[in-house]
Amino acid sequence: MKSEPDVYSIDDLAKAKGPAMWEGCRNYTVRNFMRDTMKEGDLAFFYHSNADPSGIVGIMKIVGEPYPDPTQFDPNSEYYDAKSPAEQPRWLARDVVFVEKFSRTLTLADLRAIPGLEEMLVLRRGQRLSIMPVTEDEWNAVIAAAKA
DNA sequence: GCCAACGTTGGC
DNA sequence: GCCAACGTTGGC
Repeated sequence: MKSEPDVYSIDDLAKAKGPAMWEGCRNYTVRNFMRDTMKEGDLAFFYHSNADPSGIVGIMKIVGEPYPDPTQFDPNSEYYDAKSPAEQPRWLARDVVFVEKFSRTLTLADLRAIPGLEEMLVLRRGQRLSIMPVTEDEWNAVIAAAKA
């Protein structure tokens, strides 16, 4: 799950001392991942995008079920969507809790050097989704590199 | 700041 | 429903 650290970083999440709302996703593929693929209790990598350097910085956990993203109905929010029907909201949010911050950032270059991550979606050229599934093998390979 | 990639919009 | 134009993402 990607976030720009200038907007919301893993340190912000660590300081939250409880669930934080992952909101603002305005892409249908990402919405569907949040709705259908992510399950309560799943672990997720926290990825800093548009960062120096960009990369995986830690782990968080999904808590609870998906629910309508309140920012879509807030005219003062940058995520406001005037065309989202109140009775059938377009956009979802999920809650996450901090689990762990890695001792170092696994940069894109680091990740590309790890055997077994050749097909990892986040490394694919041109892919821009802010949430992507990770296979179990990929997960284990990243964890092993983070602990090395 | 550039630009590749790709999602979205809207005219037809 | 096609597709060109436009907007956004995000690495570099």
